[in-house]
Amino acid sequence: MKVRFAPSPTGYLHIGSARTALFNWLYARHSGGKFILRIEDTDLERSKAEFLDEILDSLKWLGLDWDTELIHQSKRLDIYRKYAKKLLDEGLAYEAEGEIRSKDGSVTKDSKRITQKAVIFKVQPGKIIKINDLVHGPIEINTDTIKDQVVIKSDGFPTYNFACVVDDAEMQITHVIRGDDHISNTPKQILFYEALGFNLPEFGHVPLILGSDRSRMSKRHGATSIREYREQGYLPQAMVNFIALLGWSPGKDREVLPIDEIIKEFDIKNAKSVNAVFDIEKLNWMNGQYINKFDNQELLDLLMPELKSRGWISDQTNKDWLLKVTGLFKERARTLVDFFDWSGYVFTDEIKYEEQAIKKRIKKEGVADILRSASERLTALKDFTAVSIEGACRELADELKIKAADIIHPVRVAVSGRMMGPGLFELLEVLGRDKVLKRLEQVKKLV
RNA sequence: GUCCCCAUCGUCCAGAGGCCUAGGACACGAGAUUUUCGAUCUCGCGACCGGGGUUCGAAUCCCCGUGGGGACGCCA
Repeated sequence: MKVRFAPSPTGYLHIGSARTALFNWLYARHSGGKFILRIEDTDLERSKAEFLDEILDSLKWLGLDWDTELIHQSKRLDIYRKYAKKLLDEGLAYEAEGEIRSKDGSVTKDSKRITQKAVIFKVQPGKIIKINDLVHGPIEINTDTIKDQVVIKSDGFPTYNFACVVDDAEMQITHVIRGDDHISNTPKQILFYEALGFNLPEFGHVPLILGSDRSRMSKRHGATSIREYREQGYLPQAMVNFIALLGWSPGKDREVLPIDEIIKEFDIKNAKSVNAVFDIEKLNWMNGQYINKFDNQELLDLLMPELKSRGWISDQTNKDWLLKVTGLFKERARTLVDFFDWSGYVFTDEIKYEEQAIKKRIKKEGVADILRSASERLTALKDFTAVSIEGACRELADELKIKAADIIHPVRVAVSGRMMGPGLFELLEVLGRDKVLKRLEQVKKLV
């Protein structure tokens, strides 16, 4: 059993391609087969080394490891030409004057790229091609609807369909799993398999991932590349779990499950045949689930590089303290970026006071007095721990005959500038007495 | 236009003829927690596209319609 993922390095790894890669990988890991990576770089103009690096990085980040060295189609031109010649010799193909087509459809004949006549495969009309698709079941196509197929372009490079067939056959790929958008390529490829005398692999076409308006997911729907999600603070584990659930299900209403479990349960035959809309809200939830599952140390390890590069911490920063901070924000964060957006005031003294927060919690009758009293109590405290802070606050509330919340809310705004955040007593402990007192003093200017 | 694929809550999935007065999750709404909420807990809202068959019985099988998507490059 051998499958492959065959990206062309003409762009970043799209979320849809990532899912195709994942399904191939899962199927291979599930059945103990091989997962091959083949680079389809036969488009001279658009293929770029930087894109290849990007794709490889994304695959590694997702944890999709491949089993052999990379295969580059651009290094196998002789092989494709050999098979093209065979078609020519057997009278199954003919040659045609060179031409180059641009994207807009216009034809140019005088291009430097034209190095030879194109080789074109003759399609016999009136034949029915039958596919027994792993996910769709039987599909039939009449060759009347298929035009003659270019095999070798005028620049000497093979076309996608031809190179794909030659490689899949030579590499003995047993299962070709790819996106639904390739269904119409499959009968063309089968014609090549037959003409070249190759054995047919199994085909499985997985549905597409759609944007919220049900059209193919593209930039206007938001982030489409794996890299972007990585940058936005999503975890690879969550990403893989979420993508796997787009068009497949482990059954028994299970959703959040470790990769081992997914591998164990995965079967391409259980993939759905219907397109799936990508729902960022659910991804957010899933990512939050994974963030919460990490213990503070694991999460801190992920946060560390960014904390350092922001200059928020140094090598001298106390580890236990960092662990506490991490734990404080973990529960609410849905992405790693949330953590940075929400915790800045813990690491620096720059506080962005939210207008609403000041209006609602600070510029109120009596707040100045409450803050002053709170400040006194906190100054007098022997230990500055969450427990003792809570005790002092509640005691003060009793004495002033107000609710504890009337102290808690303004203090939270005073130290963080925000209405929402971690539990106040733990937060104050983590901030430390000096910072807390300073900020209580500082906020008076805003009253 | 031609060909192909698809059709269960707003979204993702469960459902392989009786287990379905259709189940779970996200989102949404309400309540709780009186230390906030973007956290947590509880409850609620909400779907088998339409029409014909087949069958004792259909979300499940067949046909037609409708709707959505994809492909029709010397791109991959």
